[in-house]
Amino acid sequence: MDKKYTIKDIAKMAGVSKGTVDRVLHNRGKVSPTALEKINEVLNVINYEPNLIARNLKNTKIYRIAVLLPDPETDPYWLPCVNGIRDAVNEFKAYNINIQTHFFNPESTKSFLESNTIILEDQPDAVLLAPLFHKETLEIVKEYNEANIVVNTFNNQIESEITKGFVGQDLHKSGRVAASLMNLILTDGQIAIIHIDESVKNAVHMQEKEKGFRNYFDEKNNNAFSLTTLKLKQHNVETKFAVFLEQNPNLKGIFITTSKAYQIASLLSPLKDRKIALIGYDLVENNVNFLNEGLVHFLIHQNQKRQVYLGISTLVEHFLFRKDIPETILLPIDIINAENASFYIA
Amino acid sequence: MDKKYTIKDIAKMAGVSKGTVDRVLHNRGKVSPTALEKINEVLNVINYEPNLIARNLKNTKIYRIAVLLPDPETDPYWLPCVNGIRDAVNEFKAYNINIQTHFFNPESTKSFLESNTIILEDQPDAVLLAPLFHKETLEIVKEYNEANIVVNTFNNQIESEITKGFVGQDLHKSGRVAASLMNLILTDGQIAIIHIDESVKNAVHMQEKEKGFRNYFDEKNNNAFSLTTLKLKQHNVETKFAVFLEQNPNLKGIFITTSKAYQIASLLSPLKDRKIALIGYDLVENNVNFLNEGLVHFLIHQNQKRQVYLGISTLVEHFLFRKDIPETILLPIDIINAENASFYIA
DNA sequence: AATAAAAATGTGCTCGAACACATAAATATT
DNA sequence: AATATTTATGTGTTCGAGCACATTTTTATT
Repeated sequence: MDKKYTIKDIAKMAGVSKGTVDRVLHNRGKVSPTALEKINEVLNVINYEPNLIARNLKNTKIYRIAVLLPDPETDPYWLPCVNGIRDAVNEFKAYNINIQTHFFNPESTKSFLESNTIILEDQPDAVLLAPLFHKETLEIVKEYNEANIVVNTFNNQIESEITKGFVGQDLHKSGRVAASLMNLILTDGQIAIIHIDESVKNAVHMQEKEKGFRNYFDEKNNNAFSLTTLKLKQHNVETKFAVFLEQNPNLKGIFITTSKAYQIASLLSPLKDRKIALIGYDLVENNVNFLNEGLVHFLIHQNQKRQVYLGISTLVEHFLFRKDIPETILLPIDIINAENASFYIA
Repeated sequence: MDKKYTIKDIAKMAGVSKGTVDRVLHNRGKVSPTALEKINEVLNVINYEPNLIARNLKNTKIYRIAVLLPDPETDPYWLPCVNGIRDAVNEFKAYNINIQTHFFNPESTKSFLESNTIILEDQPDAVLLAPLFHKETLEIVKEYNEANIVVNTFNNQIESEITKGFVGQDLHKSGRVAASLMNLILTDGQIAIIHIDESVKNAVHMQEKEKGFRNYFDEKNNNAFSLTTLKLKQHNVETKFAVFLEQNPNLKGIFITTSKAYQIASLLSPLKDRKIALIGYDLVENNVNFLNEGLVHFLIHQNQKRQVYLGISTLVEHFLFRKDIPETILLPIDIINAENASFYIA
């Protein structure tokens, strides 16, 4: 029923040589109308699917994929990505796939641009990047397109038709998820939305989460809650947050839009008298520790590891199996507490 | 650095023919100690990894895998598995893999045994099964082993050394996860653990969940809660549960250990005055509807789809790439509420 | 009609592993 | 020493797609 036909089979059935079948399948070279029709007739009857194994055996071309992401040494958020890359390398090492990892400094647009220049010079077949900087990304993606280098992105969604593929999360909805959990823990009181970040680079990221978070409470139309936004930088968290805490004695919950929940948790740790619900992002080690201690109630898992893995594997399948690169792959918004955390840690 | 060596390369380096290298690699045929040493010397220096593409090209053997699971028509819990099988079929259709699906009636051990007999007669290379019935499974696995058919299991863990592989969830921990969520919603009162099932087939399954659930509260040592267990069958849910509700006016939460939370939810739906927290299992349509209505607070996702997919793919990789079948693969315990459910529905 | 040019079609080799088979070298047997 | 037998080693073919090149057929040109 679903017998596998080969080019030779088709040739025999159509009464021509495999060379002619090959020309029809790839519409190269010239074929007489008579032969074309005969072959098409056969192709209409059977369901020919080329043997990808054979194709890739002959194919001596080595596809080179560059992955560009922030240095995990600077921000451990990116650490799981390295494992995702490792997995992809392992999975595809049987094929002619070469994967090269590049790191940039997430606090420097210059570093981002420099890394991209290096990649451009290296002329890979494709690049998967975490486009932290919006304007710069548009520039370099244009260059990649001109150099015929396929671009795929992850983690940060760029609103532009210039990029084709994206793997990541729906940030707005993840904010809503956080809100729904907060709404479950608390019945009333003040909730702070805290952005902790060095630069404006994550601005869009954090804003989307905040919007989603607020949107949930707006819909509920529950005026038992009041929401406040607080923007902090890593170096001033301690001082500024202490002041904020003092000035807001009714504070009951905190939603931290970056992976820095542990910074807040460590400040709340000594204040045993204040019971504040904490919800943050990402299973970085410090966060998980506070999760287990009970100071952080929930973490939302962004699954960076899988983001990178999927980003790479769609590229590989594009080259190897000629599949299209999906426009957007949205990963589930995983809810993590102390009880199920261990299963998500890579 | 990580150049790919072929058998021919090794032969040249060792000064022998590729035939001899082949004999050493597969330790077949006879090889002189001199040749063996020369080849081993080369193999110690380089890192030879056979080209799996080439290997599988020549390999004309078609590996046949049978998948046996309960009929989704009888219990929609199993519906996502069909999609998992579809995904696997698609992914591996390039290779010589043939996957056959078989359904049995989950309420009949006879049906289970009959299906297995059919599969045994069909002589596939491997079988992936949902071993609902413990005793019967041990019997038929023995027969599979004798017939040299590789066995992998999913969903229900069989405590026996007779089976090698299992893909599923840690049920005890999933009970704990449910408890931790319940503990978040409620501060005190009575909690019911309800088992809804036709037969004893799921007994172990449900018990493990209950144990985990109770274990969490035991550890907390919080005597604000009291836990009760209630066993129901699908046809008597309505009558028995109504009685139970009346007799337990202080009931604040219900943990349903099967995918039948919707049955309880539909009975609670008209009782607007009683606010009861509901936590259940599985994203079957009815459950999700009540989740969205707010009657079910959380569902724990057992990800049957991925269970089957992984169960198949480990078998495929076993045949194609000679990888070992992992003894146990435990999938994450996904916490689902109304906000993130859509991302998990296949 | 003969030759040149263009178009159509067929043939043969490659990729790397695997294995059957052929040949060669090393022992054993008379 | 000559032949038989065992053991070791090498050669050649296969899998299916893809593409270069050779060959044949058709059409154009003198």
